[in-house]
Amino acid sequence: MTVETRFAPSPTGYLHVGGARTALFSWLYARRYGGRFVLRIEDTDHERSTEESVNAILEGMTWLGLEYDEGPLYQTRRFDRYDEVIEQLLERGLAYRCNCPKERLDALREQLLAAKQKPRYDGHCRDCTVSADEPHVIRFRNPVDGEVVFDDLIRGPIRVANTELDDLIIRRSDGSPTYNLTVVVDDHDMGISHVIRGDDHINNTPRQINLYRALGWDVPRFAHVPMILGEDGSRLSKRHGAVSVMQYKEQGYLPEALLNYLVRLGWSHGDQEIFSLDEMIELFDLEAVNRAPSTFNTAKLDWLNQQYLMHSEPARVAHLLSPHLGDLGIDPAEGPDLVEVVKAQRERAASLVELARISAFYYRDFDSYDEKAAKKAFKGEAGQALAAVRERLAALADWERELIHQAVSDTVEALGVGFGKVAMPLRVAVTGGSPSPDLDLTLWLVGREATLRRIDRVIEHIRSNR
RNA sequence: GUCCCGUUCAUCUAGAGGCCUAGGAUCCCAGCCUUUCACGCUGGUUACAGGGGUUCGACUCCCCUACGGGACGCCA
Repeated sequence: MTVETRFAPSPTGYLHVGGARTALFSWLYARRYGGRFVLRIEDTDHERSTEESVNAILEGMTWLGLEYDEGPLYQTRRFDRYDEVIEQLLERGLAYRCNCPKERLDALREQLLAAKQKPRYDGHCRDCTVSADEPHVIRFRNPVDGEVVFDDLIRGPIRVANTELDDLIIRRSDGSPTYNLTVVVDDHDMGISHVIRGDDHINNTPRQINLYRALGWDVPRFAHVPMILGEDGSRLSKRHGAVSVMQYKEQGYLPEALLNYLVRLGWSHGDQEIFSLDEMIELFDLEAVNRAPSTFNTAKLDWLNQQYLMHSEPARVAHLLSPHLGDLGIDPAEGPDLVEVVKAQRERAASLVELARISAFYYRDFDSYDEKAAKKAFKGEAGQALAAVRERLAALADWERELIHQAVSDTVEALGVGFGKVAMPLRVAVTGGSPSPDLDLTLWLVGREATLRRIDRVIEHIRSNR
């Protein structure tokens, strides 16, 4: 059986992490079984769909690297097809026109609720004759007996009695088709074999299956993935902070780190935590997807992002880091080789934004020192130590790591103090207290000119504070 | 309210009746490493929602309760 999956967002906002995970699962499943992955835009709601949202979703998919084999397909371009199907249903008596006024529907709803029942349409127009010329909607004639059973790939068997279902509207009074109809027609027409979607659709599935049956079509397999919850246990939303995929880009996460985090949210392969894209494709399966909803945890995402920062190709990290330095007003071309800086700093940051922040001192003098670090480093004989090491550094024939290291140890020896007495003030003088690697590497990257300038600044500072 | 789905450490999860005095990861804490901060390493605290069954034996199977989520729209 060929596998054909799809991701079918409605363009009413950006691509959020829940949708991204669903897309990832669908994409992985198709890739895993050598199938096809389709992107379909469900834009039948004129009121809420926007082109801006379409672009945002496309942008998110591209950034994550979830490339689709077909699409984006737009439902608004397929209205003729939906009409054709609706006509067919009408002709065969499987759908009917309904002109129940809103007031009647509202009253019915209230009445049922008061009677502690589930609000459902009562089928009032089932046997009426409503003219096509008067305002009306079209409803699907749902079976009244029996039950719908389907075997969810993630949940297992799910059964719902037809008495729980009512006659759903498949065409609005303005003539446009509704979701439950379009999704069935499209999934059928596109040959979708596996419908992978959020579990908020579980309740729609039996209705859709009834539609498939009425149309005489094969029913695809269904897999309903659980929701992602915010840190407080409620459904993930804007008030939980970043939910848009592109916000993660802005905050300095690598797409592969987000993907890795997302794939492990609800899915696992033994104890493995880190998965390359190839490994995900090779190992992913719906059977191993959890049934329970999971909570989004930024701390773990941060850890993963740092892992990717540390183990990715430094040149690639440098490339991605560059714009974040730009945000700080820094042009990485004016200063040490960014790739070298990345290699030196990357295990010290959880995101590109943080990496940029802690690496700024390589490119420009800082305005202030980290208070705690400065207090500790610039006390006692620090001024003399700095003056002594400055002299040696200034006299170096070449600005090489080994020579720099030698100059520092020579100073230590000459002064007859511990290494820290020289190294500490020197480090803080040059970095401002920012996290930094080995001292000689740090100085080498900062460069002789800036190093001496910053030492002088501290010496001056200490002198004037006397 | 009705229906559907779910419930293992704070969080993500392993676990398909004996391998479990419940394993891994993140977080947190302690120690080691160390010229800062990290990384790394070592160790530690913490969980089978509750109650009934079934079974020689239940985290695993069944039922009930509680709690959580979802659906109930001329939204998707």
